[in-house]
Amino acid sequence: MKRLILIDGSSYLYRAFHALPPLTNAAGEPTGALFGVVNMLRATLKEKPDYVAFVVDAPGKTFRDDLYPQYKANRPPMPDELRAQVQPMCDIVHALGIDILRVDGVEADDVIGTLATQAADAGMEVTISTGDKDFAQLVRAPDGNGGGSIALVNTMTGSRMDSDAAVIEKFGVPAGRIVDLLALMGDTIDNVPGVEKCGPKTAAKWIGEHGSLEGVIAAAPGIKGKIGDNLRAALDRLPLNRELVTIRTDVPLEQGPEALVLRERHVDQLRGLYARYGFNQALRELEGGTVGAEVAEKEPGRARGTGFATATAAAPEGLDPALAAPGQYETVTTVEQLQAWIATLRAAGSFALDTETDSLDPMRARLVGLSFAAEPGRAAYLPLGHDYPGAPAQLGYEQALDLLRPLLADPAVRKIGQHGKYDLHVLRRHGVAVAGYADDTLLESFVLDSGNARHDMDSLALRHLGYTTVKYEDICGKGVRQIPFSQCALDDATRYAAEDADITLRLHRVLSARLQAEPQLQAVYRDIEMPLVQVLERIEANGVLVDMDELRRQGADLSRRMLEAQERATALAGRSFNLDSPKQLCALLFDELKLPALVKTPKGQPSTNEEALEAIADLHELPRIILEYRGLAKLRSTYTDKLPEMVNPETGRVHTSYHQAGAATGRLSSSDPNLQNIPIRTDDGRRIRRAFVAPPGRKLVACDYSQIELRIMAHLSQDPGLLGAFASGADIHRATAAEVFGRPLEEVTVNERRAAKAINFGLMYGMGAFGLARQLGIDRGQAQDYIALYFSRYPGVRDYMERTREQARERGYVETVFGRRLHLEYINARNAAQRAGAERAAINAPMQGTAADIIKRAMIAVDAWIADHAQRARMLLQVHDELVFEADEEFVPELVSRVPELMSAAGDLSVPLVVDTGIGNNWDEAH
DNA sequence: GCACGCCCGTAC
DNA sequence: GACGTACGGGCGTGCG
Repeated sequence: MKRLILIDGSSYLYRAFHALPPLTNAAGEPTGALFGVVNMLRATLKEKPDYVAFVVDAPGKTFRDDLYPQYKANRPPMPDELRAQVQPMCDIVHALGIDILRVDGVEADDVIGTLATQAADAGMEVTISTGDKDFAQLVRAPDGNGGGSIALVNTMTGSRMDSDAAVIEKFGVPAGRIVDLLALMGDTIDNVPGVEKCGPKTAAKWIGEHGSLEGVIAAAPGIKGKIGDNLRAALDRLPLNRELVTIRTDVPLEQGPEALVLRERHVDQLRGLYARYGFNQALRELEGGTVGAEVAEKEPGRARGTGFATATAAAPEGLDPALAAPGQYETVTTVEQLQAWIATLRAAGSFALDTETDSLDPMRARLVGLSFAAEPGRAAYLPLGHDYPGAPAQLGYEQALDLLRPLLADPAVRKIGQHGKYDLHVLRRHGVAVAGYADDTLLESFVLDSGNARHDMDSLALRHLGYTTVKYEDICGKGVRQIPFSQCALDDATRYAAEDADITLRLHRVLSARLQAEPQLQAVYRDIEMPLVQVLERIEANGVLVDMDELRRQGADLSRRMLEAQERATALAGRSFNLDSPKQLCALLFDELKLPALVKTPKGQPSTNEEALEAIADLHELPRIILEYRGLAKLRSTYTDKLPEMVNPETGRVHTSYHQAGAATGRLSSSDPNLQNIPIRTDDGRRIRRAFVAPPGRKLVACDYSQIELRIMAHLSQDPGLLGAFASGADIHRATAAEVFGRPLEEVTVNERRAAKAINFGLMYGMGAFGLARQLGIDRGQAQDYIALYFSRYPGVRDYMERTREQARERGYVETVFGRRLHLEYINARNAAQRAGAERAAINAPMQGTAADIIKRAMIAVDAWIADHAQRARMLLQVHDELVFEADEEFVPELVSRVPELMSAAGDLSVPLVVDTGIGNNWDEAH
């Protein structure tokens, strides 16, 4: 069967123009869109079509303009940057041997529609390559009778639609009803107004209920609500809309599809064009044969994934060839197969493990399958929960997990994962307690390359193996039309899942070798990060109890006060406006009320942030009202409204996720929900903490390090003054004030202590005189004097900071007391602002990072101790310098005596590590 | 309708 | 440009 590919050139040119950064070649000519189109074309040609056409719009009026004079009236002219790329694009397309079709008075869509229909009628297999969803109306599956087919591919997203089923999956209606759908939706780009507020979902729903556009029109009088009114208002123009969105399949063309033969490419012309525009990869392919062959061999006949993202990088130099060889994957569906694999994995002594599920939330996800790899290139996928029409028989959960349990629970068999904490959760919740979780490629990468790299598997595979992984999207789609993993075909699932285990194993080979060569980093990885995985998994599983009634009460109170503030704001402004909109606020305050715009956002706009509003609060009443409103709105939207939604229905508790590779300094981060930024500084905010409670008979206990980062600064700098202050147990900010302002401790004023505190914190963040002046509301010269005075009293600190900057410049990284490194990409940047930023990060990272190391070590020690008392106490939360526990009331004394000891012992510094504790029925009281 | 960038604000 | 590390909500805009 002959194959025809029709490329929607205009669509790709625009999309590439918007999607890619504004690249230029050496001569300064814009090349971004061109680059995108060229990559797309190269990928398309790898499909080896018999016929190809690159179709573009031609100038001139079309039949649609006659039907509807406002058609496309709102379109801005083509940007110059893009216009400049049109001719080069045509040159390249031509040199590739592809015909360019441009028909006067006919839009590209209609040319494509006509050619596609003619070709399919003649029995060809037609692919339309476009980003425009409207073409879905042309999709037609092979009739199995010698008739042709029309499929749609979008090489930018990798999606493919080749049957009514696929169209229905994406749009909720079959190909034949797409025009009805589009008529209802309208198209703002083409200036075709549809039914207001009617998107694809509503349109599909109506068509589903009433059969067709005619059905919907007939049913219009009975459709309720605002949207029903909108529909009735639009009734008259719906037939015209449909005509406008219908792609013509019968325009007269001079030549048929059989004339569009793909010709031999002009290598010399291409070489010149690629060189001129700096397309080095394309150039290499031209000279060296076929770069893409490897991908094609690995995934024969695969039509998708030919977008920009899949350019296959060469394997890094020096990579063990075994780690670059293609993989062979097996789908395990019988007991015999599974037993054979278990024997293989056990014999190997270590293996990579990965789970597939139906959710990203590890506390809700249901297991769909497991994959394993014991040697590079050999991996298996064990499907358990694939459920779709025609799904092959699979092993039962219980049977399979019973067979696997001894292996997974055996601490002597080492398991390797990528972000294994997730898999540990899932398996635990399915009755399997994994032991021997020994290596994690996410954490290996995090420890090795913190600061200058991403650590997700796709990035790691490309960086360390030169390998482009199968993306989840390729298998399951994305957006609203994404299907759960349990509904994807077993061979697709195996290709994806087994690859995950395979790649994890290969990555571990590469990364563990690198760690081996760095004993300090190896120690951070082996003694801190890996043991912490199970600790975090337990903390997350514990969750924290939330008093929903308390949140509801607070939410209602906040709403009432927000309304009051809003009414007062409206009265003051003399008109209504959206208090949540910084843009509208700007217009009101700075244009209408002519208040001075004293603060600018990073983009140079007038800012309405707290500082800006405070600055004009004495000139007008409104700014204060807005500040009041903002404070209330933040609490309600972020906390009282959202937290109840996050309660897990199975456990009745809130389970945050801690990200072990979340912050480059080594700190954890928390999300879904973020429990590390619950308010504490204002009374209203603090009240939120009353909703984090202990169940009856239990208490919450909070233990926090006192001034840990400043103590680390004392340790790192070995400054005698600072060391002495901490040794004496003095209030550190008061002691600093006494030193800087030259008076006895007892004579330090409140303001002096405040200034000293600002200096102490500011220095740790690399703050300069400018920042200190702003913070304290003093002039810059005075701030400079304070800083100079500080450094003269604490010269060790000054020397330490200079040493740190120097080390960062020389080595490109800084390190913590425990040897954790943070790489600083911009430390020697030409751009002064970038460089200054990197220097501040360099100053801060050893302190923040050492504190993170210490509390992580403490968590491991506390977890080990608490394991013996698991019924009586649980660790619930970590907030950078604080650990929160829930304990039986009778156990609290023991906890309060033991935990601070363990926390203090987690670091061996030149100053004491002091831990404060609090006990209460809720988190607020426990402080 | 959705994805994304911006602005803003919360924590340590 | 000016204070480090995070996460997240609401708004406004672009999408071809």
